Amino acid sequence: MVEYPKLDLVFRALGDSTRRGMLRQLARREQTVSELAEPYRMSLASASKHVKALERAGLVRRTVRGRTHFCRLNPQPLAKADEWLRGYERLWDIRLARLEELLRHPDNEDSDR
Amino acid sequence: MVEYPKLDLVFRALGDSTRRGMLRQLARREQTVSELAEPYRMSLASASKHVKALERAGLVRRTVRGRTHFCRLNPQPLAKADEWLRGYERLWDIRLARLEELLRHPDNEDSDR
DNA sequence: GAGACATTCAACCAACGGGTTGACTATCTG
DNA sequence: CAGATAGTCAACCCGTTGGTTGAATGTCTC
Repeated sequence: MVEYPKLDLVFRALGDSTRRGMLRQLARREQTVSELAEPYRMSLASASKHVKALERAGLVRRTVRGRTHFCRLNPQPLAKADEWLRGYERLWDIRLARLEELLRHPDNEDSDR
Repeated sequence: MVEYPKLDLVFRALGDSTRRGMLRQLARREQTVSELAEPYRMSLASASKHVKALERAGLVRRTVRGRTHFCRLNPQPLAKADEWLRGYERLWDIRLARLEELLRHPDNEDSDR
């Protein structure tokens, strides 16, 4: 079951600041579900759902030891998402460069409007 | 109205393959709403909603000329999203390196399971 | 075994998303 | 002006999401 990351799930998982926060926590060290939930004003059940969303996206791996669930970040889908974004890197490089250029010499305005 | 990109909106906009497809089209050249809609088996109204979602996320800029709406990609939010992801670059670099290492010498397995 | 503890599950709710259709607005063209 | 064209808007449907609460499951500790 080496599911490789479905971009839809990954990006949607990232589209929520609670979950991005959890990832930030996990970037430091492995965390239990309770630890992940602690900073947020929501029920444990709700936080648990967020963790599951991250897990579905492949961003979190879970290890159960006794009654405790340890979560660690699996960065591969992040790399995958970044790979997708980098497909557009050229564009933002070029266009931001052009923008700067325009700001420096605001003569040639033909590319807008 | 120089709204700077809200990550929630950007990532959620990216979490749909139709919209990612539209961005891909827009990366080539400016496109009208109809042109953007054409490849998909859905009503124009539906496609129009997708375009609006991209617009809300700041990924698309629209210029109306007569009855026609021309859309162009605004790559800045993509750069912003990438910036966020790159905050984790270190992790996937390190951990994927470790993984490779493990695959080469599968002795030390303590970090899994 | 009795609690306490970590977590999930199930049911529920309100809001949102992605799709539809039909009507509407505005523009272009003969 | 009539009709076609580009696009949005509004209402609706249905599945998903993000939250809740209360009960259930499994484990640790005395």
